[in-house]
Amino acid sequence: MDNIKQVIGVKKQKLKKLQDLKINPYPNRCKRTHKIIQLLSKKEEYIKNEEVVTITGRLGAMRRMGKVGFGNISDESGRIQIFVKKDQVGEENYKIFKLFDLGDFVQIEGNCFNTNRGEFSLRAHRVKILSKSLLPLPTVKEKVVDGKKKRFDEFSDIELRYRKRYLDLLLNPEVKEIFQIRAKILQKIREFLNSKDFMEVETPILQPLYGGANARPFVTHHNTLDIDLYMRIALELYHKRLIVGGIERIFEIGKNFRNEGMDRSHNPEFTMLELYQAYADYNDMMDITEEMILYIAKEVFKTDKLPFGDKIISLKKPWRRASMIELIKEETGFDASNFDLEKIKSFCEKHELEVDEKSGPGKLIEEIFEAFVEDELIQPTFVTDFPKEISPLAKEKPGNSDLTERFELFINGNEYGNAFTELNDPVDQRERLEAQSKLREMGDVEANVVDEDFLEAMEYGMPPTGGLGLGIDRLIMLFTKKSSIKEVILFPQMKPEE
RNA sequence: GGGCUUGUAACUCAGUGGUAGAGUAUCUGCCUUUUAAGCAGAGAGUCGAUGGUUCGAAUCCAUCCAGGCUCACCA
Repeated sequence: MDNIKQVIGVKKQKLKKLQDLKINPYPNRCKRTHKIIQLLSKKEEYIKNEEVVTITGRLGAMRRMGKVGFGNISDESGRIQIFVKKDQVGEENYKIFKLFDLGDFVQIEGNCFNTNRGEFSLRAHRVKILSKSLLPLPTVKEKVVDGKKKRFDEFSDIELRYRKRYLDLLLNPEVKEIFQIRAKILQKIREFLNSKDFMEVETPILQPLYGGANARPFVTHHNTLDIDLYMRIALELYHKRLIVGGIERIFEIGKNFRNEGMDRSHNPEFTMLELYQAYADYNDMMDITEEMILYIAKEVFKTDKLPFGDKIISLKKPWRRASMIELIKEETGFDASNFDLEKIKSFCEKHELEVDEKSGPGKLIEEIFEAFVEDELIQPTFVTDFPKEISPLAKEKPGNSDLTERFELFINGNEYGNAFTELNDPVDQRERLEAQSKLREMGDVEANVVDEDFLEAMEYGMPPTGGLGLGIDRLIMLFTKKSSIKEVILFPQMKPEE
């Protein structure tokens, strides 16, 4: 018999022994008078008044010696040592205690005291099983060396951590902190936007047509309607319909689904914040982005600086605003402002950038930007005025038909958001979507599709509008200093195990 | 998809051609203030999978599976 089966067998035997003692290993009721943190925060008081308290939690380490035993009990709030003495709890209760395994949920009634070694502990008067575990938890031990906790046999296999996130959360306390921060940031975003009179909305995830971004969708099928539906790749087109409908400020925090590769900054489903504001433009979107991220930093982290290795990122306003063309010129000396296809191509070839014959000057300018500029943008920077060619939903820049009023936000070399003065000219919008559609026919699987229903909404009239999309997962990565998106998503997509 | 790299007990890892190892966990015994408890003993493995080379493979080779880093792709 292999090891794990043997361990499970032992645990099942113990469960049976409990049942033989007429003890329900999974009782319906339990009792808790105190969270562990309450005891820990007023140690002297609880020792002095000898109050009888009842705690519940999962059993961690066990140190048993003959007629006395120690164990650690953890609830969500903290961890405390328990001390179980045969003379104290009695024969019957001690028998139950001996049937406890690591990982079991238990209830301990007792009073607080300090052990000879000075550790604050709970002296058990009565013990009770709340839930028997049948699988052994990986064992992580820790020792305090020079005031620092040193871990042994850490549960550190990255693949296992993601596949069995519950174990990760249980065994690596810092993981929970990341998701607490995530929750807090989301809460602060909502707080901030609500204070600015933005209304939170929910729009369809299952869509008859998809749009609002360049990406391949997931396809699914509705049985009763007998039609294919797409999982949304962006929130944009439905939000604009709401702006048409007269709601002036809206936002949604929701999942997008893109059927593309996965790596440390891409998960097939990811969380986006999109917001739209009528009677506003991309300058307003820059203001609100700046203000919101600074608000998060101050509210959640009480700072306006993010240290990154030897760099310090300052979130103090104002952030730099510079056009893509300007930044390219700054980094490379190359002036692309005239959109001269031949000159741009020869620049690309000189620098060994791949040139797709189908690419226009706008697409190539973006490639030059990605190759030379992106990584240099450490301090928060709004990169503005994107080529129109690659911005089918953004409004043209007045006086320059090659450019649009669009920006992307870069911090520490990564992209965090995308925003524009939204295109609200229905004729222009139709032309641009049809141009995308042509790209599609030429084989660009990520080009937008023509959404007649959306175009019709545009034709009824949309006010001048600013729109913003922010990648929430990446924002969490920034604030928690994680380099993998899997660290900030509770259940990241994994390949199936063989 | 390319390059590099990892996969050995439930967990963390040694083991580079000659009988599968350690610590933790589990079990047995001793132990009434321990804390990575201790001491003594025991059980526990398809060495990621499949082929191949070899008298002999965890080890060498090939392919595949699942990770990680990195480059490419990708709003």
